[in-house]
Amino acid sequence: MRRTHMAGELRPAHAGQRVTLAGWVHRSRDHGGVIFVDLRDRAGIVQVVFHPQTSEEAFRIAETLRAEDVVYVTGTVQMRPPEMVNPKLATGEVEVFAEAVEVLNRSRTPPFVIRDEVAAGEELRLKYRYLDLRRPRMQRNLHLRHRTVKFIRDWLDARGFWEIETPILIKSTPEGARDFLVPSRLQPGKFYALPQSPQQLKQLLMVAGIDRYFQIARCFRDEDLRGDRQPEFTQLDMEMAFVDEEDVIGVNEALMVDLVRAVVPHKRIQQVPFPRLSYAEALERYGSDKPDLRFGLELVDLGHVWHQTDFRVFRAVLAEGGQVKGIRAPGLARYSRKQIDELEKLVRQWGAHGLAWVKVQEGGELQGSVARFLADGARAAFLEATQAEPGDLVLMVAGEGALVADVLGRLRLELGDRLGLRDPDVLAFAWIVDFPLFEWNEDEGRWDAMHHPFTSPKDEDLERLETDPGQVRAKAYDLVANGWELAGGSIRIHRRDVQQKVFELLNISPERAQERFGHMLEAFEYGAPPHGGIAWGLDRVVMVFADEPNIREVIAFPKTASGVDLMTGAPSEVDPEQLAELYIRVVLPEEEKATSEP
RNA sequence: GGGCGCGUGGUGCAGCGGUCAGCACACCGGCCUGUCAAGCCGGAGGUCGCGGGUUCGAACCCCGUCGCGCCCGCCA
Repeated sequence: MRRTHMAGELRPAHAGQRVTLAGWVHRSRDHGGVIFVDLRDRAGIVQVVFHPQTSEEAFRIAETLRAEDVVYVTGTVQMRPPEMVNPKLATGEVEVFAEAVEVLNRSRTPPFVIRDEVAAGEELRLKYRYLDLRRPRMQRNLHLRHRTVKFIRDWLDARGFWEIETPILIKSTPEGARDFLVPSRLQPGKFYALPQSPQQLKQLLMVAGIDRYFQIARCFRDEDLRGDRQPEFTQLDMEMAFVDEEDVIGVNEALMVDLVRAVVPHKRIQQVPFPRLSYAEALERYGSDKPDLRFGLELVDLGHVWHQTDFRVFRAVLAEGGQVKGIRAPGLARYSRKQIDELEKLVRQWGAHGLAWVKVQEGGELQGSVARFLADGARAAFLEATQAEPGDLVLMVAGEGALVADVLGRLRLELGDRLGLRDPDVLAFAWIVDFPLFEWNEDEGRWDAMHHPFTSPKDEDLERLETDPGQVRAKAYDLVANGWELAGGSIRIHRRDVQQKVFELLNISPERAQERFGHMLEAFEYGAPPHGGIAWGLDRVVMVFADEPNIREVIAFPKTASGVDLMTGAPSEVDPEQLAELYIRVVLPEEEKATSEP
């Protein structure tokens, strides 16, 4: 290889050395008598100086260089004069005086300029993803992701975990998310499914005596996309035998702490050991099961306050068993009517009927949409409950409990943003525990598994399976940070009688259980050890580490919100012969047929 | 499936019923020996996403449609 150094690695220590660099022309500045070319490679950017006195030939070639041309440059590293140091570049103290340059490949003018500050639209970036990925920020993200995965592998290896690959073509078990299906040519009319996660397989590995397993596992879910959801994504999947909740939590907390210190040392973990919140407490205090604990602004129950007022709207909600809760926004009494209307528009979008507000004026006087109802005792109770002080704004929402929590939880994040309380350099991890095992499915009139059907109930709640399923708590835990759910897992059921009872409650008949999970149930009859595990949403973890607003920024080739890969054009139609081999016929709805031709 | 926003030279935006559709950057040519978002001079480049409608007249208003983003539903 002719390259001797990476462009971005050159430092004063290299001064005087003759180096050969390889990379892309980032930018060039032609001054007529001297030409500066910023040469970019994976490691960074260095300034190359073309001077006719150094090499007439190289100078002539440099005159023709354009952005993104690929070149070899040979020259001597020299210290820059002090007044010409560029503090914006890591290599800014040196420059390379070019003695020879070879053009390896010319580039067409790229559709957008390759640099971090550029405001190219995401659509264009995704179409030319290979150019987008040349941007230093994107390379930083991919490198961060690499270092994260590498650290995890080494860390788990050192603690006796084996990395085991599980199949991508598996059996469809239509619980939970919609499966991606793959037709079988050898078994006409039958289909594989792509794994939503290696859940069942890792449990079977525990039955197999593997004891400690992990995998950086690609997972697939055919559901609509979001900023934090792609149809294919990556989990750090983990399972351990002979463990309880504390064991899994302990290993993962230690891994996360070490990982943060290794790959994002500039970030401060707010609290170690990670605080733990019950699911109920999280919803109660933060209106979310993945609260952002970097700031307070906790939800306050104001039912008892409004109960003693004449405000019919809130009293009616309370009479129907609903809630009235509020958030104290410190200092926001300065908000104009327009700004509050803006917030009201948001909460309506989230499903609230309206937003009530009260400002505490400097004199202690209350002002606002519902202030006139807060007299005497109610006024005192309001101030006592909210702890509101002059200059504060209290925002309130009334309605059904879950809705109030959800709306105020979102409003809390909005206020956190507006008040600048979400410091990106702080990681506020927390474990959310004591999840309900089931949640009531209104539409189907039955219980659904909140986590998945193999999640173990808490030992002390076993009796309630018969009497009060809604009160049964699960041996389940989520790891959250800064408002994101980063991981979730549970201890699994290993007792046949308990599993049977759970299937009963989930309205899964023995026949259906046999059909769907027969292999699991049978396996559990051959000496299944107690076991449990967890899965990290690796894309989200890296996204948070990288301070990116969505996981597309930490995935090399992501898909758009409609599941399209703009670079390759996937998904696409296929040859009729391919379909015929698979015994598949495409039947489009009538209206789509009419417009399907481009 | 539903709601909201956006779509205008290569890129990012302005224009939101009436001269020839502007600006910045990029691009092309010229000048220039210390720039690093180089500078100066000159130039080229647009059927305003697509289709239909309203109007004397549409980038602009209306309807439909496509694409992208955000949100709801969905995501055990």
